[in-house]
Amino acid sequence: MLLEKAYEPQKFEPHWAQWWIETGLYRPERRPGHAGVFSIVIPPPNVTGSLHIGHMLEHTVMDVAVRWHRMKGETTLWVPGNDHAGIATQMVVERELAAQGLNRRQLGREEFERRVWQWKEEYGGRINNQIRREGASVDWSRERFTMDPGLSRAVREAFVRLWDKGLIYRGEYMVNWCPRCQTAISDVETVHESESGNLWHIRYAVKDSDESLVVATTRPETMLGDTALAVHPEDPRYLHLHGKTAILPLIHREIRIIADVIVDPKFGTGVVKITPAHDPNDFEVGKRHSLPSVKVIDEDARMTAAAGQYQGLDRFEARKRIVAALEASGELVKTEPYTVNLSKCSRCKTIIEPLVSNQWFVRMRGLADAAMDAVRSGRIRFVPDDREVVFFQWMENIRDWCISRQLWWGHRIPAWHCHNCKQTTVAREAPAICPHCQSTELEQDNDVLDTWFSSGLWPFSTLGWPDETEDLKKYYPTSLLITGFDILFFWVSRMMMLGLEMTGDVPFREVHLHGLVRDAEKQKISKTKGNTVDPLLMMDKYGTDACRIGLLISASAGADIALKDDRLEASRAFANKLWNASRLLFLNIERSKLSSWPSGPFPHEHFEDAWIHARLNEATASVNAALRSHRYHEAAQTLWNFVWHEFCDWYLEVKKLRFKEDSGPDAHWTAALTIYEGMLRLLHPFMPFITEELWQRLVHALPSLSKPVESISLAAFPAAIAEKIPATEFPVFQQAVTAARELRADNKLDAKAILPATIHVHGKLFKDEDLAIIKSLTRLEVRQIQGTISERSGLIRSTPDFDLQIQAAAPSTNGTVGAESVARISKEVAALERNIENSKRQLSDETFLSRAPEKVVAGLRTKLVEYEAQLKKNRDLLEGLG
RNA sequence: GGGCGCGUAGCUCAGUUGGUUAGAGCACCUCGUUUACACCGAGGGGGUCCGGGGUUCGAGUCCCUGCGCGCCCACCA
Repeated sequence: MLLEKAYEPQKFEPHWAQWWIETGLYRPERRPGHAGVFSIVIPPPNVTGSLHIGHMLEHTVMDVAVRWHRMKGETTLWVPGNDHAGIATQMVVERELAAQGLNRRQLGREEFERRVWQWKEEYGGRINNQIRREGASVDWSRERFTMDPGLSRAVREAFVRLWDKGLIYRGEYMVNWCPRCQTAISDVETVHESESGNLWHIRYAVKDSDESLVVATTRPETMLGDTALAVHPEDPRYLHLHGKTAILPLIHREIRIIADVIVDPKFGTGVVKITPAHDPNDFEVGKRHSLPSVKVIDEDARMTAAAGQYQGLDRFEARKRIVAALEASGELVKTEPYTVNLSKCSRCKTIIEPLVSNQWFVRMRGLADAAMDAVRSGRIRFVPDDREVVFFQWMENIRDWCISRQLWWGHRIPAWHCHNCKQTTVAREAPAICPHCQSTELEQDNDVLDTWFSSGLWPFSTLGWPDETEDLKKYYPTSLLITGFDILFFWVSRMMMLGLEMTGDVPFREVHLHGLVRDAEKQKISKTKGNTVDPLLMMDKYGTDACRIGLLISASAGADIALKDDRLEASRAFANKLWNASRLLFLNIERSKLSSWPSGPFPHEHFEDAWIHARLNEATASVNAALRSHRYHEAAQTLWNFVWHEFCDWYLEVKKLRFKEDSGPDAHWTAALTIYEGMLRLLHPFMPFITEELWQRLVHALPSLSKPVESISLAAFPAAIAEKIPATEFPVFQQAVTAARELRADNKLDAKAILPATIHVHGKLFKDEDLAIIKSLTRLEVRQIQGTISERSGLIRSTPDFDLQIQAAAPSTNGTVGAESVARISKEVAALERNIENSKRQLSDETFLSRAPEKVVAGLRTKLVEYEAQLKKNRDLLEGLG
């Protein structure tokens, strides 16, 4: 029954984590409430991954939301699961193969896929165990994986529907090619980085003329693929050259000189080399002018046969040699330093090679418009809403989405090419014969889909779509999405577009975007920097509950958080504080031989009871309001303050003394336990483990707790009550106690000596029993006198409600106010004078009186009266003391 | 080149629609082991809310501007 002296989370957390799962507590069926439905899907972590600190923040915020809704009686579902993470996973397994001296081509596609699945089975569960430790109240019976049969069917269904509507097309276009990943990637999978490079100026001779044109380029190696030079149509310098022919240096190929508006006459020489095979702009220009395309760089970023003597060289080696050759031939006019903007693969940072290839694309314009409309009309709300600007900006400029990947791990594109008639058939299931020519010579497309295609279906594919399942009907659209801002374009917007297109409804009603967790120096956390924080070690060290509240309290809406150890240490102390407060209560339950839950209405006889009741009620209102508006840090802050500084520091301190003084301590239990139990429930979403442990102990100690439920997580979340709680003099009492402590500290009085004191009360009275408590808390033998202070001896502190006078026993200080007190009073006088002056000025200002709300004016008048009374008292004091 | 955000105590940050003496945690100083807790308690010091201008009766909060940071987007070779 008695609690251990220190809280050791390791003793309890694994137990409850397991119990919650074993009892299936978080299946929504367990709580078929009638207070509505709350559903949310986890942003599926990569199977290859392990939990990092960002996940922990994300899951904690989600869990707070989920537990709150569940306790409010809503039918609550949190769907867990993982993403197959195409490129990432394939790379991990390939690395492993490489260590064994193997590569995927040696194994063949089928065997390779088998190996990845094997790997997934082996390591994929790791992250789930980590999520369990976080206390995330997900429904494990509904766990999904993006490559599950059901979800794969959803992928094919979505693909076919988009194809049938003409929203998917296939063709030869320029894409971002990563030579290292050996696949095309989408625009959002590239990052732009500036690097210092050069702008090489190269001279191209004009055929049958003495003239030549100088062209500036950052990529001289591509000149071998040049098929034209371009100038602006109206550039007067080059009007006479339109339609003429230029000679490509080094290899002396003849190329056209064309006019196109893409050229900026003001940049460089106003002449641009056109390489349709290796530059997105040039590709467009090439199409407009029907230019030939010469591919000089291949998929491995090496020069092709078309590059002649440079064949086989890496693109950067070729660059060096070509520059050298141009220099030697005198065709290099100059080299000027230049900051180049490079497109890199976001995954491996390899410089992208723009290449033309046959890929599958999704037409985005219409889908994006629908998604924007959903936000504009308020059907989807962003929290914080300033992120909407970025969302709109991106959606307005969206380009078609390249969804094919030249990988083996992923959803294979449901398209079959006929060797006989060369037609392509898109279908949900593999056709036996070609519907065009009845040939059986069919082969499925080799490419797989971008991972984000399947995760874009996640909110409904996990619920059984395309079937009209009960889950889909009940839980879709989901209520809320909580995720990082960094995947707004990758994931959030795709879910919105695909969700609207596939289901006709939004995938979620609200999107809460949290910030990044950074290290103590505000650095981004990354493996390469070596500043990663392992949440498992963190949970071992501080306890999961402490980590949760520590993260939450530092995480304000959308802002990044700097994770510092001292915050976690303080959080651990907070858990320990709660534990010890409980220890005190349990100790006294035992002492008073209480064996059942106290009954009867909440007793307000003692001023601390009415006070704490009102404070808890305010905290309850504030926490509920904060959670409603996704201000999780505010809710956590409110609770922290209530539990530690109100419940522990004031309420329990007073109650301890009551227990001691009173002959029948039972009288106090109804109040203390009622508040405590409510506080545990209020705290539960934030610190589920310790509150479950304490609540279970409480329920077992006092079994008749009304309507028993098996877990605090299924108990009702407190709601603020509307009825008036009697006002009390407790705040005045607090002031009296504080004033006494200040006087003692200021004047360096003997901390232990009990000193005589007088409280001159202005109209408000403390009961004798309250005076006894003041005595215990301040070591003052307090006498209470109605009226104002008459003789000035002793140490005095004044408030609007009372004057406190201490007759110091020590000869050195007897009868005088110490220097510290004089300083303090002088400071107060100055502040009061300032306030009074300001208040008076405002109150005599006609405009203020006529324009400020009455509440503000009245408030200021009251304040002024108080200031003046206090100022007078303080002045009298100072005067009297010389 | 566009866009977004930030600058508040020594450090990390709160501060809902403008409302009168700007808060927290940590750190710091002083005191205190009264049987829940030293992972504790009490008290204290510390801020021209980045600079400048404006709107307003009133600005940390709204507008403009300067400075300093951070991030995102972008096909000027």
